[in-house]
Amino acid sequence: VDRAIQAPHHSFLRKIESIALFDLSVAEREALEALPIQASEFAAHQDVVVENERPDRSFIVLDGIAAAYKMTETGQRQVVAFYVPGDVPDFQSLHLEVLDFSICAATPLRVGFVGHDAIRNMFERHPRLTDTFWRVTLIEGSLSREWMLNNCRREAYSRLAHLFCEILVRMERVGLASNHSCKLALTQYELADALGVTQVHINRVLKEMRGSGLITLSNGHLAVHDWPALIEAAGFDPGYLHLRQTDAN
Amino acid sequence: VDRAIQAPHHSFLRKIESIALFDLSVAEREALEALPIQASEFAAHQDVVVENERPDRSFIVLDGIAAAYKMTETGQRQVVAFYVPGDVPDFQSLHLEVLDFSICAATPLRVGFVGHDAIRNMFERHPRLTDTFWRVTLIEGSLSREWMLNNCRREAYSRLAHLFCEILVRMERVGLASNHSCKLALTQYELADALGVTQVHINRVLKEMRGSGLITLSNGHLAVHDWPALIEAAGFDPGYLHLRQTDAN
DNA sequence: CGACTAGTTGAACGACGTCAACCGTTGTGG
DNA sequence: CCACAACGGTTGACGTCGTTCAACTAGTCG
Repeated sequence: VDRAIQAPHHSFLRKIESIALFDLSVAEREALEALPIQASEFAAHQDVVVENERPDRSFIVLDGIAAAYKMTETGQRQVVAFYVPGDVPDFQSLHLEVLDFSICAATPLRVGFVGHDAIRNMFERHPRLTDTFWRVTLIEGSLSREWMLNNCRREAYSRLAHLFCEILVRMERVGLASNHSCKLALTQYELADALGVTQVHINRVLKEMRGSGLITLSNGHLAVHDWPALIEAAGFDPGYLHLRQTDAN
Repeated sequence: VDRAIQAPHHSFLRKIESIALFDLSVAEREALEALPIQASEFAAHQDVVVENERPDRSFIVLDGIAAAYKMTETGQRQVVAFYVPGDVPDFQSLHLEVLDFSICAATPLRVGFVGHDAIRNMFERHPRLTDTFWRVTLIEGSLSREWMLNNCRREAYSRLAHLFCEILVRMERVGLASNHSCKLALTQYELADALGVTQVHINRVLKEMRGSGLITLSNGHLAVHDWPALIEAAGFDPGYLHLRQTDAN
């Protein structure tokens, strides 16, 4: 297999390794790297898969951020999850035929599609990986619960701070953040849709947060200037991310 | 094994059967029924397990309703899921050592504890059940996403209506509801904590809903008088429950 | 029978939404 | 190469859904 195609597995491997309860064997690592992926690009706001589809493949985020969202009958949009490189947003389609949410490119996005049969094949040969991927889906459930707490019980300012904390920790885990700063080309609309507020309000909160010297978010880049203060404002406790070691210093 | 102890598996079996993609073999059904459970009772508001514990067993809800909840550092409570008979609220503790939320009795509650080793044992002997339980956890994720949409993007009236719809469908699935009515001894506080509003506001919304002749909720019993209107008010679409056949008429 | 829990209701307040105008950047086509 | 539309961001004025605080009722239990 071509090196240029293998490289993208980097953050994916890193993520799986960080979630497995054991050290991956050489064979297991190779199996993950050997997953045949078909790379594909999406412009911001393009849908990758939409609700009610029945995909026969899943995809790994290679670069950029994907957003899972649902709409009410009245056309209100709620982002229910963000996916950073290494994540597999529609992994569940392996077991649930019809997709109950849509996934779009929240920023310009590069993904790698992987056929379900290839995944099933890998699980058969490497049963320990099955448990690891089960863990992956369970951890996503944990994120979902924390989002619920965040969106329903904290005020907008804390909510936004919390989201920034989470994204940074997740980016750090796959080696895409350093010094509490990372690429983050989300628009205020996406942030608003994720946090259950309006874009106008995100704008105001962002202004306030900038004003307090906590962060800057511009040119598609997030920089945290006062990490302890951000954590404090967010009430952020990384336990729900189920990291193996404390990456969240 | 004693009949009196086997009976409780009823709604559990019904739920698993409704989620499996195949018809359970006799052996599989027997394996599920043979799971050794230790029955236990909890008064309303008592915790069954709390955040950060590392349980070596899970439990099946036998009677009553359990609530999964999380708290903010400031003491705000958010219920992130309700569990009806047949559900296994902390099933994930099988793969995630430390629990990221607490589970309490939302009503008087009867549960059956099952050791993790017994479950692992069952999975080894009946591999097809592994996939089915994976489906169970994935469907819970789907519920969680719908709750997010509900709590973040609908007004309180619709939210409550939606919750009632969901609970009724889930109760029907395990044979505990008929005529769009079922036992439901939740207090206004629990409803409020689940929907991200205050108890006072739930009270007002409930009054309005009663006034419109949609439902009555009293004496621990929910009765829907106008199911179509309730669905309409909720914007309820049962797709996210991933039912096999349309129980939600 | 007092104490506790659950529910009910009113009045004042506040966080966030709505509406609307305006600015800067980008990219595209005449 | 300019014009202009499209998009993202910014800001003000005002409206509202839900909160907060508080008082009061009814049922229940020891």
